[in-house]
Amino acid sequence: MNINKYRNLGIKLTPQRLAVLDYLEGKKSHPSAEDIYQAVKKQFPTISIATVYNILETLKQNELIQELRTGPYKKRFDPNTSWHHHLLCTGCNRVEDVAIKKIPEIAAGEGQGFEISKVHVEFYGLCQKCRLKKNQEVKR
Amino acid sequence: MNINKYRNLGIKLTPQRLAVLDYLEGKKSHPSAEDIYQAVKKQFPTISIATVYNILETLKQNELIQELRTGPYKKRFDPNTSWHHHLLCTGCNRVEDVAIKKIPEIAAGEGQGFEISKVHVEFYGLCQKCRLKKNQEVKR
DNA sequence: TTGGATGCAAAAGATTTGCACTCCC
DNA sequence: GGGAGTGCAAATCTTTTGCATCCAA
Repeated sequence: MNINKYRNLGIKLTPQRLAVLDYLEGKKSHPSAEDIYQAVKKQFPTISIATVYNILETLKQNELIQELRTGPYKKRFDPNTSWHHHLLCTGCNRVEDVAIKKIPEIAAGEGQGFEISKVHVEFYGLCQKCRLKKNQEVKR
Repeated sequence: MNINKYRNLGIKLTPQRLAVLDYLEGKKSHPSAEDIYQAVKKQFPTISIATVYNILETLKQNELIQELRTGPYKKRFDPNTSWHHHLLCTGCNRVEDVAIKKIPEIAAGEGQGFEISKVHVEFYGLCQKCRLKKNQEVKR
């Protein structure tokens, strides 16, 4: 972990925040608040889940992470704030990053006065693992 | 309401189910379970929210409605089960249907073994109403 | 008649809130 | 030193579950 890297983010640096930032750094697994809480608790046994939510909210406000509202029933957080999209497995709820060929556009006359700031594409399907599992069930 | 229309849906028809179907018929507002509950309660004061959830789950299983997991914190239901996408207002959480120019595709070599069954595009932005409101706040 | 549907209440899960205490800038 | 951040507990909100009763087919 490198504190200096986080110096100029515009947020007050606390040990808890550093721990969350450090945990998320480069993570590709789109962890939930609970996942993050469990991980950070190893370093800070007294940290509370409310603090984790506070921190995640702050990081989101400062565009250091993205919040995904996809998949079943909880928020998930993504340290990759660059423009990207997701593959969602309907079998195991895995979320994977994915690149697309071309940014989708709204059809002519359909914008309804919206000022679009972000486009997010979700591909729903079955991951390889779940597909194999399903095939085995069918054969059985 | 036309009971006959619903005759061959493959589900047992109860008055509560008919009321929910009837309420959703043609709705473009993507109501939540609570919205539906409040509306149907006018006709069936004794209906319970659990029953509403049961019914919505059944309708979803039978592909009579779609469930959206988008926007802030609750499920929303859409009687339009055809292929479409959404505009999401980050100001007021309004959800509007929208058509797109071209179905997005995954970039070469990015599929990761997923078998894609559905693509959903979310356009985040501010609706006209919220944009005006924001402008007024800035000027003030 | 009978299995699935309903209604109620309680439980569960995720997130938020209020508030006193702490500590980073 | 002061204001923002933290920890704790309780509250809230949405959804699910268990179970006795009911009713559509």
